[in-house]
Amino acid sequence: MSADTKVQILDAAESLFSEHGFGDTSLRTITSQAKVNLASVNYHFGSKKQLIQEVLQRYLTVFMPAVDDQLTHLLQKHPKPDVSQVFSCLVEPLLSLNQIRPDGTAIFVRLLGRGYSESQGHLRKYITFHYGEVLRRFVQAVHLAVPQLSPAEIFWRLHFAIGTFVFTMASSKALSEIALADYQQDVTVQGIISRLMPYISAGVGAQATETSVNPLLDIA
Amino acid sequence: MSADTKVQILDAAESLFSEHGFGDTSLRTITSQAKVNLASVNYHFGSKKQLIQEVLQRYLTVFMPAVDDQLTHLLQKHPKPDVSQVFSCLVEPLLSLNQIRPDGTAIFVRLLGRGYSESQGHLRKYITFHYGEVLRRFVQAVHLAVPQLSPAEIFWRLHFAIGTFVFTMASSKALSEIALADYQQDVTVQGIISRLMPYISAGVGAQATETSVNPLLDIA
DNA sequence: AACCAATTCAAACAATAGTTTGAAATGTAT
DNA sequence: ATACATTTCAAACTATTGTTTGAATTGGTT
Repeated sequence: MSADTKVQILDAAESLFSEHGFGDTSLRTITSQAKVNLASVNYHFGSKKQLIQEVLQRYLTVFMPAVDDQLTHLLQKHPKPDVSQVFSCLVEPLLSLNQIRPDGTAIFVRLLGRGYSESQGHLRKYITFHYGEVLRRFVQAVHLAVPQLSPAEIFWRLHFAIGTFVFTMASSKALSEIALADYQQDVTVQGIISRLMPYISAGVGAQATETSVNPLLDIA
Repeated sequence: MSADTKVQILDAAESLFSEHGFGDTSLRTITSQAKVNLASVNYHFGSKKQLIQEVLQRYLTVFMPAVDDQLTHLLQKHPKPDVSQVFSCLVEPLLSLNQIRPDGTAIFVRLLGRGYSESQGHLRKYITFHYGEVLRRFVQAVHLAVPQLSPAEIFWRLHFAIGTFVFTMASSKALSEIALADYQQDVTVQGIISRLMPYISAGVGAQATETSVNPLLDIA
């Protein structure tokens, strides 16, 4: 069964990639966990690079259209949404990934984190190229929520938000362990997302200090 | 001159590490850029791991005490500071790194970003171990600024802030290029920091939604 | 059952990694 | 200037990486 081998490789790869990163996960580790032959990766995927791509693709093809739907529903209900409403368009699509694959949400967001920080812009370009329309609609929705911000400011705020999200998720395992040890908190991905939302919403919606040149003057 | 060789290695290493990450920078690349022999890294530093540590140490020994001083001055002036005042304690120490080494600020924050996302918690532990007292004072200052937040909530907010900061800086090169192309913005590290501050301050100071279990309910 | 394509497999390959070695060179103190 | 310790250097070593190869096996079709 060839499909089985492919799926087993993808399953093993996504779990290992999300935990140790792309560079630090060897094909031998993947194939031994997937219980398939080493050469089958190159046979079925061509190269490690393409394997990484397909691992991400499997999630993006589900996630991105789901976000698009959420945006459509939100905007026809609330032509003038607020920031938290716009960002909440990401929540349900994210959590729905848990139904596709066990722990799918956590795996996907960690993969995103790895992809953004390890692949030196490759993932960003890939997403921009394949899902540019969804991104534009999202940015447009944010613009509706904070019309007082300039497009440039929104650009920065959005990447701050991506950073918050992606970094938190990439280190979610370590953070969860600390939270359990220090605060007796049992943390789920869902819990982290619900804690993230107020932070991101407030951050993106914060009043801009566009004109200032010297950051020291802003604060003192 | 042995000191020269050591310094040349450190200088080349920090620049390459910050740009391509620790794993993707080989000792051969470092030594060829530093114009020294390959073996001199192991001779002077013992191993690549220790080289990475010393690269970070060179900045941390300057940065951390500077933050500590800022906190001292802030708290004796404002026993009840606000969030932006607390976070602004990081700004001057960060910018002062530019006086130690050309582009020092950018290099340091990118190294931090790499260290946090690539070293699977090693850097976090290292900083906690060697500068735990400064960290505690910072957390305490944040607590003074947002006393309504529980310690656990502050823990999460702080790591959100670290994530925002570190991720943004790690991708600052790419982001700056996009900003220049799309918005004709000439971006400096200082400029990014000044844009970050309102976002982080608002995010950390946001009203908590501690009790909720279902994140979907928070937003809808 | 025979045939052909698809897949699996063990083995080897080429490239790169960090590290070690021992001789050569340099510097320093007597 | 001699003797000693420090530093540099080219080369080799060991391990790991992604990839390729060609034979063996499997699967489906006639």
